[in-house]
Amino acid sequence: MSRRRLGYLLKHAHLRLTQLTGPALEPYGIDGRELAVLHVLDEADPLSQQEAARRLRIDRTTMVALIDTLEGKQLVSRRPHPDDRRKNMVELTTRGRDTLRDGGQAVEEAERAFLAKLPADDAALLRELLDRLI
Amino acid sequence: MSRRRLGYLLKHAHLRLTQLTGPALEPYGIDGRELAVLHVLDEADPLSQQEAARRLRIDRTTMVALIDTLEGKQLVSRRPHPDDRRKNMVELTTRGRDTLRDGGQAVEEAERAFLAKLPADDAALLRELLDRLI
DNA sequence: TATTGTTATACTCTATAACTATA
DNA sequence: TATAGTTATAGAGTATAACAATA
Repeated sequence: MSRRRLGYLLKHAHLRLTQLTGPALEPYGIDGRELAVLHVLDEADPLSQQEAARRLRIDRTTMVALIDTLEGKQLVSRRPHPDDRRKNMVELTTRGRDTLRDGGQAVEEAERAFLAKLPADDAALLRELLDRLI
Repeated sequence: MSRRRLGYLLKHAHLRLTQLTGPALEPYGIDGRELAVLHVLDEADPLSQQEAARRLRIDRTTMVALIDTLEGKQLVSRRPHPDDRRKNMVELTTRGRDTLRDGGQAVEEAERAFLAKLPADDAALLRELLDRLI
């Protein structure tokens, strides 16, 4: 048998994809993790930092630095929650929305290039299968 | 559309699998990366450190520490290449072969648990598709 | 008492640069 | 000059612990 481990396949597939998406995002001044944050905020805006962190399954302390960076780039803004002043509500700026749209297109293109080795059906199926595993 | 990014899916699928394989390997005193090294050595033993590194697509400096660890656990042994004394030939010890066999079974079981959400056909297909992408 | 954001800190994984010994 | 292994080091990315403000 001697086939490659599933862990190896997942790790290196991710690695190869990142080698495409990283450069693709460079013109927009963000990386994949930052785009993911913009994405969850676009789905449900505004979110508290902790809610955003939970949706991406990252630690809230990691989210602090991520939001710091995005705020520094003026892609998101923080404001205190009106009813619970422990919380920061984070929302996309206009510029953040534009960056999400353009960066998102760039990533989709990179994904298409990455998946070009597969027939379109299989590419869709791969995404579907991974989605069911998470 | 708003589906999750392929990068996110790959990253978190790997993360979840690691949460199963890590504990599964603990009784054998190794982690997934170390098992992967044992695996390439089993396929083509002996290999120079650099050849082993190339097969796993990791840096030769990373391989040094990895082999150090495995040698410390007496799972592999180094000896100088007879014709080129710059090279270290690395080979499995008997104990290394045993650990590979038992650890490999533990990982396969963890993979099966991870893939249990999918029909068997789809699980095999997922592996096949990932393999074609790398 | 518990929660949110924050900071300081440490750990893992990885790669780059420079060294050595060989070729 | 080039290559294999090694070491020192630095950069991501991540998490844990402790703190302040607020609930």
